[in-house]
Amino acid sequence: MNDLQDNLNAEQRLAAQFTGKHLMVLAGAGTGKTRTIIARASFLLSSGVSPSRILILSFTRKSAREIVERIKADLSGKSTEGLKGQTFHSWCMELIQQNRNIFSQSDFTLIDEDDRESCFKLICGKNLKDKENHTVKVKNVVDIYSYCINTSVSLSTAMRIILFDNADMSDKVVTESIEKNKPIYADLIRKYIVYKNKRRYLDYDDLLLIVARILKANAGARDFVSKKYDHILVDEMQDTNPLQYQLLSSFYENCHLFCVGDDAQSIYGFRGADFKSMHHFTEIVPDSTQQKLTLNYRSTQEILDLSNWLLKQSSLSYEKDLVAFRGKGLIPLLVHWENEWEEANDVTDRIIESVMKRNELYIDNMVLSRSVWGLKKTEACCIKKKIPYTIFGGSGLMQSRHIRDLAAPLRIIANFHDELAWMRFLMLWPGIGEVTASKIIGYVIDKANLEECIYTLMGLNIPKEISETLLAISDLQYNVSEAIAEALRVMEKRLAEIYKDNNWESRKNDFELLQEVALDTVSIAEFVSEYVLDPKLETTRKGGGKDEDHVILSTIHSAKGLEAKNCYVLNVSTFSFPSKKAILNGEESIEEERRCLYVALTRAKDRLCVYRDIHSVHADSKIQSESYFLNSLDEKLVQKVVLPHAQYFEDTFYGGEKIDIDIYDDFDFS
DNA sequence: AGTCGCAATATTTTT
DNA sequence: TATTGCGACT
Repeated sequence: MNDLQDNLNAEQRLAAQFTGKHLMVLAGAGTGKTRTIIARASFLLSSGVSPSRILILSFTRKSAREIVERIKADLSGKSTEGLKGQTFHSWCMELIQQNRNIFSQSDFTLIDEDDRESCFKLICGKNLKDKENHTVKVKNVVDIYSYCINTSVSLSTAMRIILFDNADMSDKVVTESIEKNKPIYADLIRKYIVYKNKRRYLDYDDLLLIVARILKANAGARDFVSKKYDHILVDEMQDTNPLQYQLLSSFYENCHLFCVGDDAQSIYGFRGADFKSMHHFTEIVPDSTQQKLTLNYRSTQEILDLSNWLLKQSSLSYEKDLVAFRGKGLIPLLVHWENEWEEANDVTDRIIESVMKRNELYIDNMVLSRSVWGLKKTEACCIKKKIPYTIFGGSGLMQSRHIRDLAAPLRIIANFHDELAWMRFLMLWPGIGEVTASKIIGYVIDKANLEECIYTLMGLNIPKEISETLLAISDLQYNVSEAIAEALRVMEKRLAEIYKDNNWESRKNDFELLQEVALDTVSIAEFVSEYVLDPKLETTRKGGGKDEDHVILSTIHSAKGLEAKNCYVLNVSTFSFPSKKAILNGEESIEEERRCLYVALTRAKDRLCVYRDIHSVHADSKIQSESYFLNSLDEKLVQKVVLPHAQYFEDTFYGGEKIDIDIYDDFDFS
C-alpha cells in the first residue's frame, strides 16, 4: 500500500480499510480522527475509486476545508482532482443548483441568519405581545422555527425547549402558557413561509429540508442523485441533527457511509444536534458496523487524566478513558486570578515565555474561551505586548454591519426583488427610516426591471446618492471588484458619517479586503450567493501581517479539531462552567457545557493552563456551587497557582457549603 | 408621523 | 462593546 496506511495503528487501519457497507467510527479526542478519514480517502483512491465519487461532509466550514487541505497535502502524488469537502449546507446548495428539474428551485436568493431575523421582524411588526402581554422576541421565534425544522419535533416541544425549559416554573403553568400562545407562533411561522415563497428566499434550513424531503419522497430522484457517489465520508458526526440524518438516509442504498465522531464532543445541541443517535447507529442504519479508536496521540497522560476525570463526574456514561500514547508529561496548572485583566496578562506573559524562552512559535499557543466576548481582554493584552494573533469564532467580517451595508446595493443589482436588501440600503440615507423605506420599496419592487426601478427613484424626493449608487454599479454585473469600488465611491461619505465614532478607519480597510476576495468571483449574483454560505473573510481579523506566525484566540466551538502545544482555557469559574443559563435550562444543557469544557481541555498537547476566578468556590446559590464542574477536583490532578493580586484573597477561600441566614432574625423590629 | 440621538443594558456557541 | 429602547425634535 503506502506510508499513510503503514503509519496507522490496528484500530485505525481496520477503519480506514473497512470493506463492509456502512461504518461508524467512535473516536475519542486526539485519537487520529482526521488522520483516519484521510487514510480512508487515500485507501479508496488507491483501490481505484474516482475522487469525484467520494463526498466529504462536515458540519462546519472549517473542518470540511481542513480535511480536504490535509488530504491534498498528504496525497500530493495521487490524483485528488475533483475531491471536495463541503458542509451539509453547501452540498445541498450545489445539488439544488445543479438539479433544477428535480428540486424545482431557480432564481432564489439565499438568505443568512440576519436576513431571516429581518424577515421575522417585518412580519411581527413592532412590539408584538403574546397572550400574557410579554413582548414576543424575534430571536425566539426564529430559534423555535429552526429547531422544529431541524429536529422534526412539534411546535409545542420546540417552544418548551427554547422558551421555557426553566426549572422554576411548574410544568402545568408552562403547558398552559404554550397552549395559549401556540397559535401566535404558528401564525408567524406560516406567514414567514408565505413571505419567503413570494420573495423567492431560501434560508439555511430550507437547503437541507428541500433536498431531504424530495429525495425521500421521490424514489427516482433519490436513485439519480445517490448514484453520483460511491462513498460519503462524514466528519464530526456527533453534530449531525435529525434532518441531516434523514438526508443521509436517502444514500444508504447506493452509497457507503463512513462516519466519524465523538459523543463526548457534541456541543451543538442548540442547533438540534443529537449525539445519542450515534450510539444507535447500527440499529438506525442497515448493514452497518461500529469501530472504536481509543489511543490518544495528542496529549500527555496528565492532561487526559484531568479530561477523563471531568467526564467521570457526569451522570451520563461516556465510557471515555483516554490513554496517552505519549506517556507522562507536565501536570496541568490551575491558575487563580482576582480580576480578568490579571488573567489576560498572565496568559500573554506565558505566551511570550513560550516564544522567548522555549523557542516555540506563536502558533504553538492557543487561548480558548466559552464566548468571543471572553477573549476581549486577552486580545487587548496581545495588542499591548505586540503579540500577533488571529481570532476564530463569533460573527465574522461578513456579518458586520458596514460590510452588509456595502453589499446591500450589490444584492439589489443581483436581484431587485430582494426586499431585505432594499430595506437595508435605503435606510442608510438621512431622512429615510423604516416607514419611508417601505413606501419606496412599494414603488419599485413590482417594476419590470432594474432600470425602471432606478428611473423611479430618480423621480422621488430622496437623496440622489441612492439612484447614483445603483446606476454606477448596474453595468458592472460581471466585474464584482469594480462594482464594490464604485459603490464605495458613492457611498463612502455617508458611511464615514455613520461610522465616524466607530473605528471608521479599520472598517475602511475591510472594504479593501472585500474587493480582494471579490476578484475570485465571476458575477455579482455568484458573489452574493457564495458569500452568504461561505464568508471567506471569517478568520482574517488579524493583529499582524498576512502569513506571519500568530497566536490563536478562539471560542471553544471554533477550536474543535484544532490542537496546540500550549493551551490556555479562560474563566473556568463557577458562574461560567456551567453558566447560570445552562443551570436554569436543566440537565441536558449542563451536560453540553461539560462537553464544551472537555473539548477545550483535550486541545492541549504539552501544557494546559486552566484559569479561574479565585472566588469560584463561593457561589451565589447552592445549586450553582453544586453543579460547578471543578467542584470536587482531585488536588493531585492539577498544580495550583495563585496570581499575585489574587493572593490577597486567598485566605477567604472556603470550600464548604454556603448557608444563607437572615442576620436580623433574632431581633424584633415590629 | 417619522427620524435621530442619546442613554441604558445585556452579552454563548454556527450554518 | 454593539445593540436596543426611549424621548425629543423635525
